[in-house]
Amino acid sequence: MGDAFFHIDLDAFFASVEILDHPEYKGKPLIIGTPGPRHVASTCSYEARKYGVHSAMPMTTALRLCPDAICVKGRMKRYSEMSRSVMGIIKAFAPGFLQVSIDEAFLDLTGMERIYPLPGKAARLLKDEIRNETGLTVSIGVAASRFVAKLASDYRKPDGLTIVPHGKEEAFVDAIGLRKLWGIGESTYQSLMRKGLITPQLIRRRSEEELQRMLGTSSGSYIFKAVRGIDPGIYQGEAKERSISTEKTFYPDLLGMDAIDSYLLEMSQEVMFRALDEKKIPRTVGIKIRYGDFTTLSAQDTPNKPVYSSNDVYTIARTLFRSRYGGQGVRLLGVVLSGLYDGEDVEQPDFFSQHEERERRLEKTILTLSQHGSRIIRARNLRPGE
DNA sequence: TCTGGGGTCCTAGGACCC
DNA sequence: TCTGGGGTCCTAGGACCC
Repeated sequence: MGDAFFHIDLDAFFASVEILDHPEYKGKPLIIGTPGPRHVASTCSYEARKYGVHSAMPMTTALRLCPDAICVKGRMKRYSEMSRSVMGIIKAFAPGFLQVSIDEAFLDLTGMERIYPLPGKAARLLKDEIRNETGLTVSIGVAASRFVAKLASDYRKPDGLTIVPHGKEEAFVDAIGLRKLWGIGESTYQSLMRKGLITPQLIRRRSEEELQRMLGTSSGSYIFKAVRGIDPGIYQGEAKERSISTEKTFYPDLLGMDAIDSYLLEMSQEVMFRALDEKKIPRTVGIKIRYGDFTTLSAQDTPNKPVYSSNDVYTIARTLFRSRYGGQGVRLLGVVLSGLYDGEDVEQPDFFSQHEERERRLEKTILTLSQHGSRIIRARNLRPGE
């Protein structure tokens, strides 16, 4: 069998879970998302896709295309729970399990010929097992690399199975076309079009060096490999640096420093609580501002002293905001923590002042309480009216 | 059409050090 | 009068993915 990878993709995952829990939705166009301006669809059922609705589509557009669609607010907890059961089944099926998102995973069946002599048969077995045990369907791609397996799982959906035999990778890439190659988004696609590189075949005529000059070193060799069905190294290195962020889009645009500050505070708390929950201390605090015309700016700061409490985060975020803000209405605000390192490393007693230590313990306590369901906000974080 | 939220990775320029 | 070369860290912005 040689190298054999499976890519398993849950079909219309959030929508399928809702249909499982609410059989009355079955056969109907269903959109996961809140109606209204500045909202987008996160997924939709295949019935809704017939009308042209797809993920990330603005809800106003989706409902214009499909006015009778049922709209449901996402229930992430429930989806995570279902994801865990499905991933459990996949993980137990073969070694080399790698989950890459809530609804996708890879399996490495290399060297498993004795147990599964025919990969197609093994894939069907796995599909049946998932359906019988959870009621959900998946689409599976089978190929000699993760990259091609991932493209293959998308080729026939829902409930699909696509096997790309060894040696047929180029033909398969030609069949699906440039735009659907993983890693080539709208922007790269347009730039390739402008350069006359409109098909994988045409790109294959260019040398790697030529492509690197045209697109940059990294993108150049990525595309050089991708059009040959060679894995450019997706999901190779384990994610190096983590970040924790939150952002919020407002409608209408937010105006007034008091309102802006109180959101910055709330968001600073949220991200810092999440960091403490993971026993991480950030070195860098960043903010993101988007104005009504969609121009987006960001700023970040890495102070000499460690960022130790959500109050530190807020102080930095506030300063950064003031250093960039132009006075317009704010469509979106975001707060990001990055440069995360293990909190354990810095818990030496005299590394921090008494005050900071107290501050940190207080926040940990608030975190523990809030995990038990209480909604606690420190008094100075209250907005008028709360 | 009017563009969410949570992430990762890449690039280019500047500062600073040896 | 014209100014190296490499390494690392930091910043802002952009592309991409689910």
